[in-house]
Amino acid sequence: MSARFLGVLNVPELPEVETIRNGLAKVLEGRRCKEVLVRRGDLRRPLPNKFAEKVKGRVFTRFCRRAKYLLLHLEDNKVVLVHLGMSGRMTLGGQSNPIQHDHVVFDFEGGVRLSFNDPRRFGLIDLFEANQVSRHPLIEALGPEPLGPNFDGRILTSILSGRRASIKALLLDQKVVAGLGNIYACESLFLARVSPRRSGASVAGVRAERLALAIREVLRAAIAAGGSSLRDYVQAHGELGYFQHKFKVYGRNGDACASGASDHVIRRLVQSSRSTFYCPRCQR
DNA sequence: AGACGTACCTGACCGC
DNA sequence: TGCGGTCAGGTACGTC
Repeated sequence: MSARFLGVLNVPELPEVETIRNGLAKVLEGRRCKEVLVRRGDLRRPLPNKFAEKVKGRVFTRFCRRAKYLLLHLEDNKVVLVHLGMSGRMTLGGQSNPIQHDHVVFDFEGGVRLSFNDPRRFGLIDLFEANQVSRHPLIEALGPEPLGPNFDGRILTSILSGRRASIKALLLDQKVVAGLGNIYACESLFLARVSPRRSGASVAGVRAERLALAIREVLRAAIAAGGSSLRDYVQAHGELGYFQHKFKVYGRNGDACASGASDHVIRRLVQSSRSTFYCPRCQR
C-alpha cells in the first residue's frame, strides 16, 4: 500500500471530515492498533497524558463524526477525538518513514499506518470516556448537525431569532450550525440567494427554509464528490485528487456569476476579518 | 449575552 | 536567489 493522502487540500469542513471518516472506517474499523508514536504532542492543546500507552493495543471499533470532529471509538469504551484545524490531514499508508509534520502515528495490524499530519498544529487530539461524548466541552455547545433529520428552516429561524450579527458571521459560529466553515458558508448563501450582509434575525420563514435546504444541498454534493473520488482512490491506490471541484463563489472575486447574467460579478468583502465571496445581484 | 478583535501557526505567494 | 511582508482561516479567549 503506497502512502497517500486521505486528507484535504483546502481547509477541512464537514464534508471533508465526513469523507475522511468514511475512508478511515473502510480500512481501519475492527483493526487493532499495535503501536502509537507521538512525535509532537504540542498541538492546539497538548495531547492527553499517556495517550500512546492508552491507545496502544486497542481495537478501533467505530468511526463517527460530529460537526468537524472525528470520534474514533475504541474497544474499551474510550474515544479518540480528532479535530483537523486548518491544515490537518489523516494519511493512510504503509510503514515508511514519517514525513515532516506527522505528529502522531498509529500502526495497525496488517501493516497499515495512520498518520495525523498538521503543519500549523491548529488541530487537536483528545481521549476520554465514550459515555462523556455529549458532555465533552468541545462537543456540548455545538449547534444542530445540518444533515441531521431535524435541521430545517423552522429550527434555523429560531436559532437566528434576535441575532443582529451578519448571517455570514453566524453561519461560521459552530453554536449556530455545526460544521460549516468559510467555504461552505459562502457557497450555501449563494445557493440560497441570501446576502451575507443580512442580519441573522432577518433570515426567517421562507428565506430560512431556502438557506437550510441550500446548506444541506451544498454539503451533500460535496460529500458525494468526496465519496466518488474515494472510490477512484481505492481503485487506483494513488493520491487523492478530490476536493478540487470548483466552487461557485469561493475564491472567485471578479469572475462571472454562475447565473450567467453578463452583469453579475462575484465580489469579495471582509466580514469579521474573514473573506466573503458573493454575487451582490443574486443574493439579497 | 453577544459582538468584536486578537492570538495561535506555517506554507504559499508576491514584490523588490 | 533570497528575503521580508502579507494572507489564509477554526477556534479560544479577552474585552467592551
